[in-house]
Amino acid sequence: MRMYTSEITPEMDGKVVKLFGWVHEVRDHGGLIFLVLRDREGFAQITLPKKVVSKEVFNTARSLKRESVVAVEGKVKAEPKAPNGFEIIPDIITLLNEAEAPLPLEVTEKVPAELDTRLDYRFMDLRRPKVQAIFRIRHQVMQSVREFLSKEGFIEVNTPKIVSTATEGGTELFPISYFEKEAFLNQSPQLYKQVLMGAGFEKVFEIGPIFRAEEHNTTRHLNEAISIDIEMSFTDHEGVMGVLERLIAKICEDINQKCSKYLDLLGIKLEIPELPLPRITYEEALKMAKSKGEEIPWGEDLSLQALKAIGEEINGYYFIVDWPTDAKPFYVMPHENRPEISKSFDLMHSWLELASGAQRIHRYDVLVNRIKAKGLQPESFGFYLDAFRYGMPPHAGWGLGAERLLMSLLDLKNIREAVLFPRDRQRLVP
RNA sequence: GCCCGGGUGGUGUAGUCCGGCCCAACAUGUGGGCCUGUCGAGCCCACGCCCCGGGUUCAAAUCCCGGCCCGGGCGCCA
Repeated sequence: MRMYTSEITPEMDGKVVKLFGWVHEVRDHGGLIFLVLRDREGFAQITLPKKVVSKEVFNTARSLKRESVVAVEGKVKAEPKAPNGFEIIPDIITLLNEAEAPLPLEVTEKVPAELDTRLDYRFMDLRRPKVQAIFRIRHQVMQSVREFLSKEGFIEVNTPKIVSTATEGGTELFPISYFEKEAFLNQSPQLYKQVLMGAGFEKVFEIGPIFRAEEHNTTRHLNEAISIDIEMSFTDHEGVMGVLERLIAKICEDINQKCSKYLDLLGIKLEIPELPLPRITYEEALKMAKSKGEEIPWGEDLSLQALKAIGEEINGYYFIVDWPTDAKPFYVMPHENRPEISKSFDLMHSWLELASGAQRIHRYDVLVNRIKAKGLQPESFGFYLDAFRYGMPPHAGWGLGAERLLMSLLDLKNIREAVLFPRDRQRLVP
């Protein structure tokens, strides 16, 4: 029966096991060969003393090329000199598929490769345990999101990614052809999740792709990203901020608990944030930035420099709340006593924006006026606006960028590292 | 889109400032050889590279122009 390398222990001395995997390295000492087999769980040393193993097996091992796929059947031997305290003395080595040489990059990490080269040969790059660790953790993040939100009473939904109009203006969309009509790839599930509040679901979440046709060229933007979105009825911005901060804490706990092996591999120490997370207002943020020499006029978005200045002051996760109404999309709810600021928030990690959300306007006439005030056409929001005419509850929600969350958790320098096959301004393949 | 810095064996770098000592160096790799305890194995031999297109010059990896691509920063954006 097949076993993973991680399942073998020195106590299994004498037991016959079968391993499948890749030839990570072959160290040929003449009369003794060490073959390092790698599978998705780790490594195992296959040891071939010339006088012990068959001539055939010995010669096979000697001729193996790195990264070839093999099956190894042999006896476990407890051996203090071997990594992890055991080695396998093989009876059979089957070459399942030979790899070509030379390799497009080093899986062994002896020689570094640039991110661009790594992405060109991503399948090979992903074989590196450290790279795989990122995606094991990403998997756990998604698991935790689903588990946590489900427990909180949210149901998972899927909304269309091919849409007829822009969601909220602002960003550029990718046009596509939809039979005889023009259509776009959706930039956000915003309008649909709000409509689902009108449908009476009360609590929904979606994990899905969003597409932005912005020609940005940075280490923190993608043209295709995964957004974790929630929308919740009969609550306000404070209510959904609570959900968000509890989710972040839960993710950190789960990762610490279930992915310690991968965190160690990446050299990451994850601190579980204390709740509630700090909240600063937009106006306080302006002051903090100004005290560090970054002056931003009221009403404008915070520049990266300003955010970096603030990030130096506040460690870890925090909220910036009460953004100028005009700096946010048309659907955000203004404060009753000060309509120039809104019931909106961004979740930050140091200088990086991870999520943004708000209480939404739920009154039809107010919403139509806001759309007009933003210079948009109410007619192009027909299906959306209809939902507000026949009993739309008060509601709030947020969208959280999955890749940015990964960046903040794992201290990744480039957002592309958090995606298997990233899409950016230049990259459409692989 | 803008500004800066880059593009040299499969991979990662040195060399470019100040053209010739560069038929290009180092590491890793690949092929072969030696070697029974490696774990970045070691030692010996060999193989393999100047992004594309123009220009200047007796002479270009090196200088100039254009293009494409990459990195960092900015902008846009989340």
